[in-house]
Amino acid sequence: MVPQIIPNISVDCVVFGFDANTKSLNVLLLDRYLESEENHEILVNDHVLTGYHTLENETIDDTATRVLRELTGLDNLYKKQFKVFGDPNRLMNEKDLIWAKSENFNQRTITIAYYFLVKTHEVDLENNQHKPKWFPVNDLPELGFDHKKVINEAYADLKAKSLFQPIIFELLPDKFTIKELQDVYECILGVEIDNRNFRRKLLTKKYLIELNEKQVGVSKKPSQLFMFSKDIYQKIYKESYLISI
Amino acid sequence: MVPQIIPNISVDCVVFGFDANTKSLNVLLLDRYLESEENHEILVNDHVLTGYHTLENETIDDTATRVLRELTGLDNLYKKQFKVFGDPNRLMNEKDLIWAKSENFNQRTITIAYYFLVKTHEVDLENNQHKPKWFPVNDLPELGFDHKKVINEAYADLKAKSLFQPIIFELLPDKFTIKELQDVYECILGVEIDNRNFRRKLLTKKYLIELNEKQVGVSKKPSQLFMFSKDIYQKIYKESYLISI
DNA sequence: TAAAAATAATATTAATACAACAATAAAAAA
DNA sequence: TTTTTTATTGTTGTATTAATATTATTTTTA
Repeated sequence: MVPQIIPNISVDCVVFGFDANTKSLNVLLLDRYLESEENHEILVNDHVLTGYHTLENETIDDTATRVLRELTGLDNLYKKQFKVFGDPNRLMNEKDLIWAKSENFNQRTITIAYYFLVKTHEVDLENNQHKPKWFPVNDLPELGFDHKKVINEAYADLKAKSLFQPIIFELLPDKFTIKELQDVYECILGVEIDNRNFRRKLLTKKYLIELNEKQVGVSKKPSQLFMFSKDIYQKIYKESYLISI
Repeated sequence: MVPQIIPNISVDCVVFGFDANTKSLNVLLLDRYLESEENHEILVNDHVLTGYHTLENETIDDTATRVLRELTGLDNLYKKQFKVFGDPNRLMNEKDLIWAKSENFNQRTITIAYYFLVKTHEVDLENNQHKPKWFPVNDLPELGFDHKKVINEAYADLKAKSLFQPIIFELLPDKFTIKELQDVYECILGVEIDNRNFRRKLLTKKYLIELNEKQVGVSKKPSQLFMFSKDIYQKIYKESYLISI
């Protein structure tokens, strides 16, 4: 028995990953490509987020988890449902209409948008049938539907959330250096941070565990590796009531 | 021509108001009442949030605005779309099933939840055909569907947001005292705040305009009235990049 | 008119956190 | 051994917060 899809409700997933080499926050996108049958003219050639319709008898969260597992093979990722996009005219540009026609989307669909944080090195793009690719969030290619807007809203939410929730560790390997942590903050927030002040502040945190290991295979002084302890974080976490307006 | 509703997509609205007398954050709820036709046995008698289905050709935001206008007569309210509730089993308790049957809800509906901030004194409950009533958010009555969960998630979001966005002024009259402002913060955050420190901190803010007016009709030393200038706030607003984890 | 009652309004200090700044140490590579 | 590269460390001034009690102003009451 094939599970029924709900035709007017879908989930779109913004997958964020951090590239330590280019120091860039990236988004995972799929190609959207269509040729005409007659003369092989290229009708649509741009990119989209990954998404799918919700199935009957499946929670929206489950839809998002399923889509991500199918795309990346990964489970247990940080996931945030951040906004619904339901403008009746959200599929109104020319390419979207051509695409919708070829795919038999003809009714109004609202989409529930999630973002995911993944450790880039854990995603295997080579052996992936969907051929997703990473693109810098600050230099996105041409995108279908309202997906540029969706990505930018996800990014804004991530930015705000990163300031007071320890979600940034989801983007780093299990073992990381203080400098790498700073790189991610600088990249996401788009600001420069004084290394001395940052280091001093973070080194006081009990939830950063200093390992008995240093970097290997680097052509310089290798730096100290740390890991993040979610357990300790949650134990010492205190809700802040500091009014900052 | 009657506008078509989208049968499986609805909007639910959590309306927050602050009662200065009881110093309570309240939620506006509707009665849900049903008798059996045979013996007038009471089948359902509890409360629900206000909500309605989205119409074709209407954005989700417009649905929420429309529902609120119909309920309160008010427009231009602070509005936040904060979460989608789409569990296939969200209408699974006995009373919900009886109700759904009587109203011909028989398919899975997902609801997009908003919260609104209103100035309690601007809402006229007397001449309102829907007979909404205020209930303290910390002492809610029996609620239908998953509405208790919806309210609690709205409250959590409001709490977090009130710390770094000037949304609290939406709950106060245009002219207010520093003490009233403190009352709202204490009530929403559920903490006590030292009046001396709070007052000193807030009095330095340029966006709080001291009026040439004091309270009238109070049996005590009348206190100074202030207003909030959104314009000034936005001019002097600086994005914070302070990492607080 | 004076006293009482109630709440508004205000100051100081110690502790903590932040911002701004440059020099030294350690390891690998040449 | 020297060079190169990056990791690592400290100080000081400023701002913010937290913790504390008293005085001032107005209405009400006697």
